[in-house]
Amino acid sequence: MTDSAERPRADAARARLLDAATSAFAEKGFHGTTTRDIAEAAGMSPAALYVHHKSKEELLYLISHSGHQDTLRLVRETIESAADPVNALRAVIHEFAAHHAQGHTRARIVNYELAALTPAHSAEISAIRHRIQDEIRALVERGAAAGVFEVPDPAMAAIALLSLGIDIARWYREEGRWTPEDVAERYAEIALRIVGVR
Amino acid sequence: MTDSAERPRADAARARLLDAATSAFAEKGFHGTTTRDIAEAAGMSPAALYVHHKSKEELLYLISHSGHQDTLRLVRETIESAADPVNALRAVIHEFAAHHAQGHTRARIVNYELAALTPAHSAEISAIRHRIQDEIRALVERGAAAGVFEVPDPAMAAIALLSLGIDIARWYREEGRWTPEDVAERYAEIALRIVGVR
DNA sequence: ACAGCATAAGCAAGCGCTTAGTCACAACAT
DNA sequence: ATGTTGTGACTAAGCGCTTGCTTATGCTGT
Repeated sequence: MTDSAERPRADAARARLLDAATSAFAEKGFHGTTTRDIAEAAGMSPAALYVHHKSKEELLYLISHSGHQDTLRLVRETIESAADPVNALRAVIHEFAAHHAQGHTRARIVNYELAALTPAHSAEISAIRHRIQDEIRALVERGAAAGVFEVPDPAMAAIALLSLGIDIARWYREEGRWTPEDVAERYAEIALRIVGVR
Repeated sequence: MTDSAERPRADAARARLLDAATSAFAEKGFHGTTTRDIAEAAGMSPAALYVHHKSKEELLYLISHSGHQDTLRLVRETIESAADPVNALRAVIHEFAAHHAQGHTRARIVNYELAALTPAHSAEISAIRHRIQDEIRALVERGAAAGVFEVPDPAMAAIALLSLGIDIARWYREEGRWTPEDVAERYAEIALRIVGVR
C-alpha cells in the first residue's frame, strides 16, 4: 500500500503540472494546447505528465471540477451567512465577481472549456453548474416573494446576474485599471439595481 | 479576365464552406475542428476547402470579421437613430441582445475564438471591438453628463452592459424557454436599471 | 536494495495542406 | 452540327509534421 501522507516530491510535480495546464488551457484553449507545452512549462519531459495523470483530459477535468466546487461552496456559504435577501445578494455578487476577477485564468477554463470534457465528466460538471444557478435563482425568487426585490422575471434576472459574473473571466486583465475589489463593489451595486432594490 | 458578376456555383460552395465552418467552430472551437470536418459538412472533399480559401484560419477570419462589422454597424445605426440617451440605450441593448441570441452560433466564434487568429488579423479585429466598446461608453457618458443616467463609474457600467450582451452567446439555446425578443426586452429594461434611470 | 520519479526514444494516428489530375462545360473554328 | 481547346470546380492520394500517449530503461533518496 502506498504512503499517501508523505509524498512531497510527487505532489509538487502534480501541482506544477496542474498550474502549467491551467495557464496553457486559459491562454490557448484545451485543443490549442499540447501535452508538450504543459510538460515544458512544468519543467519536465513530455512523458512525466503521464507519471502523474492518466490523460490530458484528466488535467482539464481536475481543474474544472475543483473550480466548480470552489465556486459552489463560495456561493452557498456567502448566501447562508447573510441575514436577508438584499444583504445576501450584495454579498454573493461581491464574492462571485471578486472570485472571477482574481481567478480569471482558472475561471476561463471553468466557463469556456466545457465542450472538451468527456461525456461522463461533462455531465458531472453540468450538475454542479446547475446547483450554482439554482442557488442564485432561489435567492432572487426569495427576494421577489418577500417584496424586497422588484423583478418581472426572476429566472431571467438570475441568469443575467450569473452571466455578468462569469463574463468577468473573459474581459478582466491584471494590467487593467480595476482591482478585483473595485469590480466586486461596482458589480454588487449593479446587482441590486437589476433586482430593483431602491 | 474572370467574370466576377456570375459565378453561382463557386459562390455557393464558398458560402457552404463558411456555414459549415461556422457550425463546427461554434460547437468544437477552432482548434477542435479539422479541415476534414468542415469539408465533410459542406459535402466536399478535404481539398475543396483550399480551392475557395487559402487556409483554415482564413475561414475563421472571414467569419469573425463580418460578424464584428455587422455588430459595429448595428450599434452605430441604432444609437444614431435615437432621440436621447434613454431611448438610445434601450434600443441599442435591445438590438444587441436580440442580435446575440438570434445569431448565437456566429457570436460564439466572434467572442470566444479571437486567440486563434493570426497576429495581423487579431489586431484588425481588436480595432473593431474597441470601436464597439467606445460607442457604448460614449453613450453612457453622454447620459451621465446630461444627468439622465446616474452612474458612479460610466466606464464600468459600459463594460457591464456590453458583457451582459456578449455572454448571451454563451448561454442562449434555441430549445430554451425564451425567444431572442424575450431576452431583448428584458435586457433593455435591465440596462436602464444599471444606468440608474428611474 | 529497492520503490518510484523521471526520461529518451518512438509509435500509430491524425493534422493542415499540396500535388497531379479528372470532369463538365463554354467558346469558337470549321 | 461537330471537333477542339481552354477554364475552373473538384477530387484521390498522399506528404511532412505534430499529436497524445507508451515502452524500456536509468536514476535518486532512503
